[in-house]
Amino acid sequence: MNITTIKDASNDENGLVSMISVSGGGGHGMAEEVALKKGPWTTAEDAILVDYVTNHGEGNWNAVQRNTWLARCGKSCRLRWANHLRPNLKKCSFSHDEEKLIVLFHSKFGNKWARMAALLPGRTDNEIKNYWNTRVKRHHRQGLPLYLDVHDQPTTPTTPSLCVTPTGSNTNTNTITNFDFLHQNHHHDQHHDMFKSSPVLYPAVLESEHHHHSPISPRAQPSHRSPLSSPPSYSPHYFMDPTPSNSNPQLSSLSFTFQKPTPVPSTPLRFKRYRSYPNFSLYHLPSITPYSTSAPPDQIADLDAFKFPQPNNSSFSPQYFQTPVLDYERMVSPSNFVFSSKLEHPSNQFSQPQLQPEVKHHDREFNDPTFQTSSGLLGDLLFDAQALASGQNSKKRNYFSLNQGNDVFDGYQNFEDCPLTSTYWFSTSGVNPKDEASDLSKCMNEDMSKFLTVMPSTMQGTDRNNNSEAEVSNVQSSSVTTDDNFGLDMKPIASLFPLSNATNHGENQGYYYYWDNLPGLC
DNA sequence: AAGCGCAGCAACCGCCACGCC
DNA sequence: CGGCGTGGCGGTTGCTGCGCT
Repeated sequence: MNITTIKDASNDENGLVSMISVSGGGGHGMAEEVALKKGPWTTAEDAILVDYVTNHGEGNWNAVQRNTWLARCGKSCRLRWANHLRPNLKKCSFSHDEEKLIVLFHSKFGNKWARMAALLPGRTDNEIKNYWNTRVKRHHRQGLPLYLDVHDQPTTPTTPSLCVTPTGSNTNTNTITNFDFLHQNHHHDQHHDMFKSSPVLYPAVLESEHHHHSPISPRAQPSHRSPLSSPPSYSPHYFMDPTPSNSNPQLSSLSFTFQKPTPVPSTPLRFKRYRSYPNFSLYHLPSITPYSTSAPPDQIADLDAFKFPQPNNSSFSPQYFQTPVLDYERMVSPSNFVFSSKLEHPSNQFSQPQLQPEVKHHDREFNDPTFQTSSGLLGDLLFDAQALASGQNSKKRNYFSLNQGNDVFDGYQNFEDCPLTSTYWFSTSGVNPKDEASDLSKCMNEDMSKFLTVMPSTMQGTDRNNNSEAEVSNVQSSSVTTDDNFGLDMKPIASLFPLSNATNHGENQGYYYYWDNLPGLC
């Protein structure tokens, strides 16, 4: 059937009517004129669509037009249903927490609105997209970085860290995470990301090496309609700004508790285009990256686009990399250090979440690397990784000490000193711990494993001294991402989940770390 | 009061993945 | 295996309301 728009004309309502020629598949030249309405939906149309979907279920959207008098194309029906009529849609503005999550997700997924929507119950990809686009415009106009605040000076933490603190409080609430976006300092990353994540360019920001704070003009102040408009606490500008917030516990961390969405059989989450993320759910945070020693060669054959230069004298060794097994086409090869060339366009802008407990930040400054790259996102990754490899880094880096109760977990290098509660595991020994943890790995979900796909290059660091190796060990590492820019720093993550001596299989023999006993997992 | 800019939102469009034949 | 229909996704556009000048 061929549908050809013949004309558009204003109809007697708000929308337009597209007169289309619908040619039958028989090719007999029979053509019936069907006027498909465009523009805003009326309540009557909504009622028809709701009734139809109620009786027939979702899908087969073109049948709606055929079986009702609704003069809307299938796409329009689907969109209307998905964005406005389906059950469990939230109609309210984004909450502060949701906004933060969107920022986080965008830093990880890029413009994958549907995936974000899948993680934000009751939200649609369209509204997330709209929110983000508005944010982009606003930040562009104000000269603010998308992920970082212009206040974010080198004295602020650079350490990406994930705090996943299950805090489920009742049986109907699963948990999740404490994401803290405040502690980011990937300036050049942010620039890359801004260019990658949006067609809009940001010359003003790029030109600003110092990220001067751009006062928001009265006119630029969000209107009352904006969910971002209630300064200061409700402004992304504010919450992304760690400088003042450090004195404000409410802004220095954030705990999210999510209502587990009620399954809607008729509206399954679909990941048609992202089948490698079929089960990603925050409710599963954190889960773990299983170990794999290798991937089928044919699966990694096309990953040669970005090979990592490996310094010979570095403690940085491929053996410290382990590979998530679940998605071979999105991996860091442990054998040849190959990064997938299928990076999605945004973001090495790691707006890293952080742990809920109080986190103190300290600066560490490192030397300048010589490694340069022009590849933007990947360049950042390589840049960071190279810096790690060489023990150098031009950026100011930070580490943190974590106060959790009476315990203080200081830095990243003392895993074995931390009291163990449970687990992340990996190996630097070549011994495949996968089998040992097969049960555990069953609980892992793929996406979170991506979150935890990292460069544990410094985890050899049992050295607490200030020699060069220790220095490397203290570098927070770069977040190396695979395809989906899921890359978190292992050390901060691991630091946040103290480990056991029992899991230390000895220096140079690898460590197996475990997170377990975390409520709400698996 | 009018014009303008902005934010928010809804909807459309093109591309493309997928399943079926 | 290729064509076709369907539906999902991301990019984009247009409309509306509000606040400011």
